[in-house]
Amino acid sequence: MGKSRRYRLRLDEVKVQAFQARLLAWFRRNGRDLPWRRTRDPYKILVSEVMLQQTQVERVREYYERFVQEYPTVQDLAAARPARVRESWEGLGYYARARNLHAAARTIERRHGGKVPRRLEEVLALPGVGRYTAGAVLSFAYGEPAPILDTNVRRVLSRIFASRRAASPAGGERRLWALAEAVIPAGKAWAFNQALMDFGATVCTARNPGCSTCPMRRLCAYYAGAAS
DNA sequence: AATGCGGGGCT
DNA sequence: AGCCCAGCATT
Repeated sequence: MGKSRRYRLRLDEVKVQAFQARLLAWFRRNGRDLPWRRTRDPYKILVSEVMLQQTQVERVREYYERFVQEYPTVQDLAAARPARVRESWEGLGYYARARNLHAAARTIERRHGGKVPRRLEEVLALPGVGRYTAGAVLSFAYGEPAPILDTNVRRVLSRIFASRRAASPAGGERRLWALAEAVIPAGKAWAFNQALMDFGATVCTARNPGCSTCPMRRLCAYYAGAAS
């Protein structure tokens, strides 16, 4: 939000609207049924998003189910012993995530009355929460129009809205964050952001993208370039 | 801007 | 068997 909002984006509004409509339609038919999509509990969303950092969906599934069963609320996690939390995480890797999530639960208990905060700055301040995870929590738990930008989304947006000049890498990042925010349709942040992730994970993949059946073909700068 | 973190996927 | 990958924190 903040910084990215100042980036000057010139966007084809017609293309953006077509992209939104097509992506949402695609998601309604093809969206995956994932455990953390069946809840709006901000705590459980936070747990799932931390687990999903650097870890694939199929691997996270079982860990997520066990974890939220063992620690159903932020209070339960905050009260747990560190060694126990570490055990619950065993096999997932990147154990700093477990320590950070535990510390985040305690921060939420102490400083936010047991509720995951709703302001970007406060979510970002939680240990182990960066810009991606903060956006995921805000949009998936609270429906806020907060942008998310992970590898999948980065790839999808880059391909469809390819930028002509690639100025500096940092400039590219700023543009992508601004783009990720600008394309969120009003009132549909949850579905749209979920759709972006699924689309990148299943159709607009890094290797062998499914361009031949892609509903975004006519809009896509990458496809236009690859076809010619 | 560059690196480490743990594991899995891909070659 | 070895290389590559990616959010976040740290340097």
